Amino acid sequence: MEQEILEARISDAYGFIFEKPLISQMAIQGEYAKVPSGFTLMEPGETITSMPLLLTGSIKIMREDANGNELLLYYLERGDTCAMSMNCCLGNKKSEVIARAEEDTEIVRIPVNFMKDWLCEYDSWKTFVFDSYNSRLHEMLEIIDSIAFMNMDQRLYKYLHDKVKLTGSTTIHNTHQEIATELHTSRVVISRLLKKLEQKGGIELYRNKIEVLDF
DNA sequence: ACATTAAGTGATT
DNA sequence: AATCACTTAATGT
Repeated sequence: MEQEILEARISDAYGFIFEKPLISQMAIQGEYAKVPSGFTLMEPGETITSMPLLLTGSIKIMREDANGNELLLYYLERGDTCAMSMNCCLGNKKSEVIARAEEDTEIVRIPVNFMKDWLCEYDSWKTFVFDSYNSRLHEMLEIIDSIAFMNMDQRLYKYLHDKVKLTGSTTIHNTHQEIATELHTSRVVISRLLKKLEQKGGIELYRNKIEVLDF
């Protein structure tokens, strides 16, 4: 992709956060990549050499247990970056999570050495990195809370809520089984909780589809 | 019409 | 909340 175009694209998503010179640097040093829906960007054990800045689309960050079961941690959207990859970059550590594109996604990869240099050079970058850390840490704590106290109904509610916000649509195209997998529970439990929500009038249930009414 | 897959339900742990 | 066993409903061939 042309450098000027890339710079404009980065500016669209990050113009409010970063100063011009930094965005120019990003366009020069960063590597544009198009990631198709369902593509796995990163798996546990892989060494990370760059951190992604999301331009469009969304990426799921998940934890995996010994049996290959997945647990959704959080989503990355336009304007986000992955706190895990920052962590790995700075400490030269390996990934402990899975990152998979939820839809067709565009990213800019920033190589490790630049991300370090910019911490000293650009105040906005430092703020961005620390803010990202902070908000992800918060999200992780929420996950811990909900798992520790087994509040499956609250977790499901949050899941639906997040999904509506993420997609900008009140129609969720997922099977109960898919939701169950992401929340690391059984399909039966999800079906029952969804049914309860439907009876309360918050949602309508169809095959492969959930219509969210009351939010 | 038949097979497959998604969703609903009661009972049990 | 999880699991099992079974039913019902929707969809594809």
